[in-house]
Amino acid sequence: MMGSLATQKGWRKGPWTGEEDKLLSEYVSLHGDGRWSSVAKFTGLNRSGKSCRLRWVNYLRPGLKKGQLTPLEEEIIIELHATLGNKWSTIAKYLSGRTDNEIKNYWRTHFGKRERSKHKKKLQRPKVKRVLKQLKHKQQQEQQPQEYDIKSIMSHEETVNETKSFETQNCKQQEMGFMYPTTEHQYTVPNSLHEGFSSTWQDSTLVDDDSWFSLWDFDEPQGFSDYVDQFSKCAMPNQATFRVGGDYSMQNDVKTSRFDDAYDNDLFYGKDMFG
DNA sequence: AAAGCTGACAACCGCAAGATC
DNA sequence: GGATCTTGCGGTTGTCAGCTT
Repeated sequence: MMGSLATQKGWRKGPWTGEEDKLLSEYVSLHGDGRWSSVAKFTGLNRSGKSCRLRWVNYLRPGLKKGQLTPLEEEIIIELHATLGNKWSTIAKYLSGRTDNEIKNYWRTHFGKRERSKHKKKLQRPKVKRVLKQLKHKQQQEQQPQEYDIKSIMSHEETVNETKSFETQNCKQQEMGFMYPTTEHQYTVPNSLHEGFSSTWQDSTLVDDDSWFSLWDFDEPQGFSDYVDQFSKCAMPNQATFRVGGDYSMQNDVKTSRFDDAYDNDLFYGKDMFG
């Protein structure tokens, strides 16, 4: 409908100029976003409302992150895509400052190809072992008490193909605290997590980003949402000690709703992301 | 150096759903 | 209640820069 209308009216197409961006930004600052069909009338822009909205949402809107997606954002996208499919706008809501278009494009050029190649699992598992070894080594060096049973975790990684018992046995028995190693080696989620999801995580990562993500068991389809579930249960506004584990089988029953609860309560993604 | 390839990104299109008349 | 308009979403295409051959 809009397309045919645009054609009839002879809307300008193609890349936006700086002047057009300025006009659109001025319009939004005066009238707010929305009413896109009125932009042409008020600004003289020869662009369809649809084009204006797209330009604003994907390029001009304040708070947008520029530049490459971080490895963490990449893993989040993989995980969410496994759960949600091609719900790009939904996925984008979980990544502050990223647009659905950006994620969609990134998926097509990166993850889609990777998924098709089916190399993902083979690539990740060795990294998990490597990172766990790093953590273990650091602990030994600093002679800190063990806060988690690394042997059982590694054992899990080695046998995950054969059994799913880790989640229901080891995790249930241990309250593993290693999932979020900060620079102090305390396994907590920093309070600043509330300020933004991806940037905070990057800042607090102990090991190199690329390796750290492998600590997540992304081979488990519910892995990420389980994290959210645990976080929503344990994290308090000013005390965000985070434990991982629990009864995964129970979580399976209501995985999606719990995930949404965490989202709705702003426990996980920052308070002003959806304002 | 030039042609071809690939990745990254911006933008367009068709469609569907909700809002408004 | 139906027609029309508006908005948003997902798929797709076009363009350009950097890399490879």
